[in-house]
Amino acid sequence: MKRTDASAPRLRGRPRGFDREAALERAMEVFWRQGYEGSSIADLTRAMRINPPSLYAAFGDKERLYLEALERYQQGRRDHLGPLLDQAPTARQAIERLLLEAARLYAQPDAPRGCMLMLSCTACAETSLQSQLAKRRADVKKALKARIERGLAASELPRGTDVDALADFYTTLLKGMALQARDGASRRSLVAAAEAAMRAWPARRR
Amino acid sequence: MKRTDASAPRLRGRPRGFDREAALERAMEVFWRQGYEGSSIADLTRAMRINPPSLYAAFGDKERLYLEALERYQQGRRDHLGPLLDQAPTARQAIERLLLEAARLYAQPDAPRGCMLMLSCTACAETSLQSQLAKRRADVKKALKARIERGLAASELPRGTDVDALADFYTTLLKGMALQARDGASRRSLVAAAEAAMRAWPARRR
DNA sequence: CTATTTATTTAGCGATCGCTACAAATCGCA
DNA sequence: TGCGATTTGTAGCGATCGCTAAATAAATAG
Repeated sequence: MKRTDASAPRLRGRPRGFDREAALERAMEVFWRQGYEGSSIADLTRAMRINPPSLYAAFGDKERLYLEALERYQQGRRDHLGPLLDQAPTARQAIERLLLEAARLYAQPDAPRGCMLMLSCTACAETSLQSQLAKRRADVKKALKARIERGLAASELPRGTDVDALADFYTTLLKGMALQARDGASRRSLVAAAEAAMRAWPARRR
Repeated sequence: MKRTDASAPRLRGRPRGFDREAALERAMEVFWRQGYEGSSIADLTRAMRINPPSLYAAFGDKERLYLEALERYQQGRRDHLGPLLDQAPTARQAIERLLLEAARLYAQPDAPRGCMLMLSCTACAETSLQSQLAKRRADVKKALKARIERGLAASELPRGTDVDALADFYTTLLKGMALQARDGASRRSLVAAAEAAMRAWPARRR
């Protein structure tokens, strides 16, 4: 029987001398702050505290490192925001809490401002990366749309509400908030924009 | 008396062999499509149909060429959207027309999608450029805020309306629309987002 | 021990980056 | 016709880009 135990694979050669997860975390922050094209291998290896060959051995190349860093970023966001969407009692409260939490996250003092996903490669020459990112951003809308549809099914919204347009609207606002944060907007001002956006929530038929 | 006539300065040396405005227009489109860092001098000279020395003689360096191209872009937008804001009968209609026109401009078929100003350098290593762009984007908010204040002075809005927050909200939406357009959103979907945002306009006290 | 495997450091590859020296070309003016 | 002024194309500068060959170090397997 072959050893497929994951806890102690006992690799053959010299063991890796750095913490892969910690290095990925540091790479994520560089990409988040400076974008894909703005981050050089030299920037990355300095932050990750490894030499180029170690980077390439562990992560492939710059694009794959970027995608893995982005995936790590998104995973953290999904773990945090997913339950927030699901567990809110109504669709309206779900969206509202999501926007308010985004306002907090985008203006956190100890992290790059704005959203790594939303602000990545918004105008860049790497067309393949650009389309991959557009797709991932589209997934955010899908999540919002699914939650709103649940609300519609529960009769929280007027019959015939254009759920797709509503999801598009709040996704648009999220993207705008990310850019506002990058431009230096305070959490307070992001919260105000989020609250204003909630006034656009469809009124219950009475 | 020195010659300071601008109409016929009659320069001494060999005359320029290309149309400076046309070259700037082409540079603008490259920057608009690919961003600052994503556009190389080789990309630019190819599009402008000139050689590097001509570029540097006529425009200074890459950053100054970029800023001049951006200024040209913004000038066109101001000439088009400024009257639209000023001449609308109410602040509400002014903002609504602005958003709808932005939806049209951001999804034009024969131009790069989205807004050159809003999508420039959203995550880049050039910090000086980044702060200059943030400032220019802040000017958009100022224009919106000024128009809304006019509406408030004309009693179109409830007394005590937070004009700054309202201007921030619609600026945020504009930024989001630019990003949505870059990600492939149709004009129709941008219009829907704009219309949803107008539902957040403060209701007249009754 | 030796052999094998993998990671590490050093050093530098070819390509491209933004930018410019240089000489030929083309203008106004004497 | 020559002279100074300015633009042109060519050709290439030093720096940095993403990435890797080569030698050494540190682990396991026999």
